[in-house]
Amino acid sequence: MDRIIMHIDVNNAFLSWTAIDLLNHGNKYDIRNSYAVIGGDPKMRHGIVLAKSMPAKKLGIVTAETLFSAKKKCKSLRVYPPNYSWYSYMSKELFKLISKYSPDIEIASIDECYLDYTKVRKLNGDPIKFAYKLKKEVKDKLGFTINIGIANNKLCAKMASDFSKPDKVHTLFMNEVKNKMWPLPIEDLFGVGKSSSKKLRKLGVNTIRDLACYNPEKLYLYFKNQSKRMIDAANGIDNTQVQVINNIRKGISNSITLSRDLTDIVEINNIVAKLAENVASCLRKQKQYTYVVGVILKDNYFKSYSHQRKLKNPTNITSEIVKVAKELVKEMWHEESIRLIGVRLDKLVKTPYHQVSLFENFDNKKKENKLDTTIDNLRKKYGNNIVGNANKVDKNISKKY
DNA sequence: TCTGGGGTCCTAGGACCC
DNA sequence: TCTGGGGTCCTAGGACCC
Repeated sequence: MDRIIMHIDVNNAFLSWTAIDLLNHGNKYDIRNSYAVIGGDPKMRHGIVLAKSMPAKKLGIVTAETLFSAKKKCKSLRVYPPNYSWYSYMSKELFKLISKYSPDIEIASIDECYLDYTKVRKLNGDPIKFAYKLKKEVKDKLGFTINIGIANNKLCAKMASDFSKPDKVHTLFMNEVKNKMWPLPIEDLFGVGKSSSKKLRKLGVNTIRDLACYNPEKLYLYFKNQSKRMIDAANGIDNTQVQVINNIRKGISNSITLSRDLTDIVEINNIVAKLAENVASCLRKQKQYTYVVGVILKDNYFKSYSHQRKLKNPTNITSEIVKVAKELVKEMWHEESIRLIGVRLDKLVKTPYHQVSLFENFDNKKKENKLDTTIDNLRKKYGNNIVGNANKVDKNISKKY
């Protein structure tokens, strides 16, 4: 029997959710109907569009463009700051509501998920009717609109939910792929980004149809092992399963674009320490340990580079992670101006498997553990900024730098 | 006042071992 | 004095997604 997969996507998620927040707080009008975007503060060098309203979209404003450029397109554009904790709350409410109908949902990001409808079809009836009902329920109960794509696999469901917006249900079953998907430009295919589409256009591949019918051996010369996946996608073929267990994180990172470039090793190290503390704390919250510590730098020419190191034994101790991160900075930084700093933990594990070393100081380790736990508890109680590290980094680094 | 932040996955090359 | 590959682990970098 054919699978029935749905992809559920919130329309202009951040903007819709901020609109609701503002209405809840007595705002007179709905910013979804005006020229509005969610964006960061350009003075802090966070000035890009994170989400836009439909009217703003009609003027050609796109996600990730600079606010500077967006304002050129619309003189009366209003910019609202993001509120991530509110977004996270709205996101959870949405997934809770959807889970009532099926436990088989895969959370793909803060504002989208896949639902495997195959097993609950008997219970919930015709998929299209169900989708309209679900869309209405979300609108009535939570106050925002969603798009739902219905198909025989995840890829086509994802493509379908993107067709026309907002507040729509679309299908893209296997027998509809040629009519509905093939005419689209190659950039619209999920998994084909800027770099691949540029290469494909050069090869004369302009539409999804062109890719679907392209000679596989020839494509292999340009895309190697990616080529099969690409041609399959263009033909609407995707056998990946809806993965319910999506809460096992493979890595944790924290990065910040500084409000001014840094050229001082002490300042750079202070930021690194703060970022490392944050990721370490997050790691402990998830009761995990890390094998790999990495540092990412971006210079003022926007060139990014990274170094990472695998540890002998996994750790969750702040001081150990900070130490490695600082060593990595030392080996990779050559006095260039730094625009962005990031710290990343990879190869996370649940158990602190330990190779016993003769030279290890267990008493010291116990002390460090206790210190971290104390700090975590203080943070839980009084908020993240209550405890500064020994380097006396400013409470809110993004405010100072 | 130009250009965010958090992820996952893949690849290529070098080291190292047999 | 000529000179193998296969396998695995590790690192750096890039592509892609929201």
